[in-house]
Amino acid sequence: MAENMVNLTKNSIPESTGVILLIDHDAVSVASLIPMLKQRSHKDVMRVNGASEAISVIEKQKDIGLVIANVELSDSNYFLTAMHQKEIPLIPLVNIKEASDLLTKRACFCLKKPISENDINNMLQHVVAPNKRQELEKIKIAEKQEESLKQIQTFRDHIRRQGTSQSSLLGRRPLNKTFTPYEMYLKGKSIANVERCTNVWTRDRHMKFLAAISILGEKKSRPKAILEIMNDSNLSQRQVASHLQKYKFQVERISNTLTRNEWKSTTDKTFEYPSDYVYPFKASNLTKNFIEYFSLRKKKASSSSTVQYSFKRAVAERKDKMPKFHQGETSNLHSHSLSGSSVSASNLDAFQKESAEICINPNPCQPSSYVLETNKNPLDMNQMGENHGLSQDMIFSGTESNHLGLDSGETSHIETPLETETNQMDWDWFFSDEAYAILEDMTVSETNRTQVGLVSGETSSADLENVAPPENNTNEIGLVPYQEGDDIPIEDLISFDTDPISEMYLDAWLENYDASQRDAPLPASCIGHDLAFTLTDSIPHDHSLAMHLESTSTTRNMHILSTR
DNA sequence: GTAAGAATAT
DNA sequence: AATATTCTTA
Repeated sequence: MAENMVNLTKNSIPESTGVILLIDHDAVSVASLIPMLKQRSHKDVMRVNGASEAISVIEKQKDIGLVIANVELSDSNYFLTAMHQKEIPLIPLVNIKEASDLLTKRACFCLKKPISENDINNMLQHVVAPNKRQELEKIKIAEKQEESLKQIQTFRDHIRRQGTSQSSLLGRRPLNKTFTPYEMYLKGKSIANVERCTNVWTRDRHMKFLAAISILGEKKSRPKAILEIMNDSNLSQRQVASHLQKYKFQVERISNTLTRNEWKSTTDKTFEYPSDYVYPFKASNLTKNFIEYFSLRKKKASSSSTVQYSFKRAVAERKDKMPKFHQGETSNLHSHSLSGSSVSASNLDAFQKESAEICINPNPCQPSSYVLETNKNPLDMNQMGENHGLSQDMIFSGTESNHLGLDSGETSHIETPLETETNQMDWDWFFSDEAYAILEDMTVSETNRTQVGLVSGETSSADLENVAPPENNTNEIGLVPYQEGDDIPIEDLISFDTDPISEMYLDAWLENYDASQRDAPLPASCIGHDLAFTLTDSIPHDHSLAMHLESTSTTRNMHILSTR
């Protein structure tokens, strides 16, 4: 008998669960089984030919942890009796046709020939880690669903990932859940603590970082220059470099997401961009940075007078590096009313061409100056009914004066020259408390559903709704609240910042799809394409999100780009 | 020698 | 995952 006992594993890890005893007279199946067992279980494997040998081995060897038995039918009764007193897991190894053998009744798991590696895995998980059984079942189910479920899962994961990464990239806090006031309190407390103690890149630091990048542009955004603008003595150049490295990775990831179908990479690393596609990164990035910065500044100023922001001066000293603000002739936002119509371009072709130009470099590192610099085409609001996504852009329109200023009144004004030379701009004023007060006021009124637009004319923001465009040349800074169903900047869509409900409903929708249409795979046309989800109604009261393939110029309510 | 970027370590 | 450190390169 000893000669039949084969210890096949030399480097196996001995465990308290003991060795595996394999009873099988079929040399062929043994040859394939033993290596699999050895590899997967990391246990010694003994092999005997028949039931009688096995029993004597079991009597002598104490540490048998598992018996895999292929015994003759005539022996099975005898063998079972002998095994009866032992508490050793028994796996019958049977041919498919004789699967109803007695042995199988005692067994918790049954191996059927021919045996695959998967069978071994499953068996080991059942026997060695039976608590993982449920998980295993799930996996098996998922495997059967193949592409459709995988697709959904990847997609869902992707959305989840983006929920944080996107918003943090843009310096926002993701609002994907609602919290009770107490939870909010705890959250705020912990965040505050974290930021004070451990976190180097606090929110306001990151905002300054983003602002610096907005100012410098992608190419000039080097750690040293960024730090100079940030003027933060608590930061080292290395730290900025590290953060920049991370930021660039994030940007690249987003870029890859957007690239998939509609962006064509060319050799010179520029991108062609379909003219009817809405450029996702708007000048509002810059605007947002400013506003964020301003509100932070306000908070700091009110809470502790010791913290001084030197950003203002640093920027002022770098007037020449500020982005150039070009402007359209008669652009205004008056017909971009609050009742849903969007800004249109009278010269559609020109605008579309420009859109393509704008999008040459789809990089959030440098959205602002591109948009602003190319935003010089004559626009008017005569054409209604067509969305061009322009509403999210910062629009500067013409005036005779050569300085940037705000009038504090019922509404605010910014007067800009037709071609703003940065060195002529009154940046000091722009960063003054007065300007801040105005901006801050605006942000308070509409929180995160607003964009800042600069409109020409002297209308008040209330007038934006219905008043005819004025004839004079002064410019006005006004708020353009998001309208339900309006085009929304891509960054908002991805992080669902603007509408926390959307994510919930999307999730519910996906769950629903998962459960009820498990057998219905995604349309083949969807797989491998970007998916666009459009709310059937402006507000998803039910779970009926319609799914559209590909983002088109007509479906722009909600673009959710999936990776795969 | 400095600065930046990539890669790696914590 | 975020940040720091080390290694390379210019």
